[in-house]
Amino acid sequence: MRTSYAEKILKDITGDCIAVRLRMMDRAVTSIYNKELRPHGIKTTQMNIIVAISAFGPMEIKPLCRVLNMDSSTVSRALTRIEKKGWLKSQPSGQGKNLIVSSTNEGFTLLQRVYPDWKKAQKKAEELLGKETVRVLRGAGDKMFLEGMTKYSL
Amino acid sequence: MRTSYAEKILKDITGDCIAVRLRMMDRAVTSIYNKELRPHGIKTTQMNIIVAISAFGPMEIKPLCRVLNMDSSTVSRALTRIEKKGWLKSQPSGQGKNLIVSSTNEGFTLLQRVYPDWKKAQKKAEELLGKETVRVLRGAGDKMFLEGMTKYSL
DNA sequence: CATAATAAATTGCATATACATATATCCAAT
DNA sequence: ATTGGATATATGTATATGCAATTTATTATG
Repeated sequence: MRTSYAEKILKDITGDCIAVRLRMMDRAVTSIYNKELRPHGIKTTQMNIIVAISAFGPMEIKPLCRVLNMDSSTVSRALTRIEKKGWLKSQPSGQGKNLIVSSTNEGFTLLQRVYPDWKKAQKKAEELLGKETVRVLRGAGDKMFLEGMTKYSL
Repeated sequence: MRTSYAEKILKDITGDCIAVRLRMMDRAVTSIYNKELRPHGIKTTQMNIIVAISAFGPMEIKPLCRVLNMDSSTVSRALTRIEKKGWLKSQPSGQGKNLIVSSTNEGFTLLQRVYPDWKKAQKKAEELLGKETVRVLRGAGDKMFLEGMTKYSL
C-alpha cells in the first residue's frame, strides 16, 4: 500500500513540518523550567501569568489572554488555581462581568524566591537551543507579542 | 511591596524568558494546524505520531518517545486513541512487555487525505513566523530530533 | 528453583489546552 | 421597562502533558 506518493508525503512532512519541531522544542524547554520551578510548587504557565500581571499592572482577563495568546477558558482555570495559592487576586471591575486581576505580596515574594532558579533554567535552555536559536526565538516572540495575535488566535 | 529589585526581576523575566515565548509560539502554530486538521478528526500530536511510525517503520514505544521527545505515558494514551480509530496497530514484540507499533492502511489513507490541509497549515505558519524564524526553528528541531534518534540507534 | 534486579508499558493524579456552550452584565432599540 | 445584542467570564467535554507509582515480563543471582 506504500505508493511512491505516500513516500513523498512522508518525506515532505518529516522533513519540513514546523509544528512537530516547535512542539518538541516546547516540551524540552518547558520541562527544563518546570524542573527548576518544582521546589517552589509552581509551573511555567502559572509563573508566566503572574509575571505578566505583576509587570503590566492590574488588568482584565481578556487583555491578558491576548498578551499571552491563551484561550480565556485556560486562563480562567489557571487563575482559579493561582488565586487559591494567594499569588494573585481578582475583583469585579464594575464593567459587566469583567474582573480586574492584580498581584499580591505573596506573588511578589514568590517571584523573588523563584528568580535564581528561573535564571538557571534560562541558562540550560540557552545551552540546549544555542545562541542563534534563542536570538531568533526572542525576536519572533516579541514581534508576536507586540502585534497581538488577533487574526490567528481564536 | 514593589522594590526596585522586584522591578529588575520583572524586567529581566518579561524581557528575556525563553519559555513564555516558545509556548506562545507553540500555541499559535499548533492552533493553525489543528484548525486545518479538524475536518479530518485529528490533531497535531496524533498526526505527528502516525507520521513518525509511518516514516520510520514499526517501532517500540520507548524509541518513539525519544524521537518525539514525549513522555511514555503521554504516548501510551495517545496510542490507545489512535488505535481505536484504526490508524495504527500494536502487537507484542516477544521481548518482555514491549510492543511494536506499526502503521495501517487506514493510517496511510488518512495521511493522504490530510496532506493538502497540512500544506495549508505549513504555509500559514510560515507566514506567521517568517522565513528566518522557520529556518532556524527547523535547524534546531532537526538537531534535537537527530539526538533523539541516535540515542536509541534505531 | 526462587527471588531480586531490571526494563517497558500502563495507570493515577494534577495541570494545560481549547472549542462549544452557558451565564452574567451592560447597553441600545423599541 | 422589556427585549435583544454585545461582551466577558465560567463550565462541560475531550485531548495533551508529565511525574509517581504500579503492573508485567524478562533476566540475573543467590
